[in-house]
Amino acid sequence: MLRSANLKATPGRLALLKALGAAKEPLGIPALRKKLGAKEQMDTVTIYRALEALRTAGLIRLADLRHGHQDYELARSGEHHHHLVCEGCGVLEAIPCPVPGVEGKVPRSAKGFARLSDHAFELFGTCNACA
Amino acid sequence: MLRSANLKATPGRLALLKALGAAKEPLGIPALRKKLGAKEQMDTVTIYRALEALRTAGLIRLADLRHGHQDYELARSGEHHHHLVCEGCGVLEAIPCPVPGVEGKVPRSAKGFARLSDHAFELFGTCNACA
DNA sequence: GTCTGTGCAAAGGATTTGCACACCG
DNA sequence: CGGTGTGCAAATCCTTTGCACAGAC
Repeated sequence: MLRSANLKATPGRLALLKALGAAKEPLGIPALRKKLGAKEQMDTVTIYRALEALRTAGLIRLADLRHGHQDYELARSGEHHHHLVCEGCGVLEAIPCPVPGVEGKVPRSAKGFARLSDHAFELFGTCNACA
Repeated sequence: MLRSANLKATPGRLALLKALGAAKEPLGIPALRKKLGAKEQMDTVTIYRALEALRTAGLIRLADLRHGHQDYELARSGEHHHHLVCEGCGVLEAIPCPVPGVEGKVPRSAKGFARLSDHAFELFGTCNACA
């Protein structure tokens, strides 16, 4: 998986992919560190750089849930979804992508772009508990 | 406009709304300060708080263009759009919202939410110049 | 006058950069 | 071995918080 993306298969990257694969929600850097085993711990800087490499390679996706930082999740093929976020408590709920086929398809109206690599779609509201 | 949102009409808030209204693109805090006239300058903290108040009131919207900070734009009624962002140089292009009617409508599949207040939708790719 | 809004100072996080060393292929 | 990846230290930037004062209604 890593090699096919021209990335070296280091223990740190493998641990990150494993952690993200086991997670049901997008994870931020602090959450990721907790998920890592004691022997898999790595420097925060390294995590930033590793995640950036994985993201550029298309293995993981970035999500801004307005939690004050970036969250990451595995780019599972065939399970393309997004999130509904409670502005009160931050609770998440997954939702299917409402725009099937956005992937890689530049909108007709966009004249100045050569290609697409990613997109973000999040809904923000109030959960039943906070309402 | 401000009063109907139960907000006091202070010169700072008026200046911010004016600046955002004159802008063609979402603006971040530094960009906003430049837009403000010499006599309209205000503390950065005040800008954060004012924008947060305006956002909560629904007068402005928040956009994460992955520029490392938040950008704001006027919530013009009837001109609901989003953005295509170049990951190389940051150039923007506006696109119409591909999901008409998302506003306030909780997806049928979302059981745990009472209401929606906002949503984000951005496309990321490479512009012709960067390609 | 009262309550909201602002300025100033400072703290708290998130993210980035430079450089030397370690390790994958 | 050669080039990529990692750790450590430090810097930068964005954003939030506390408190006293000023201004809108």
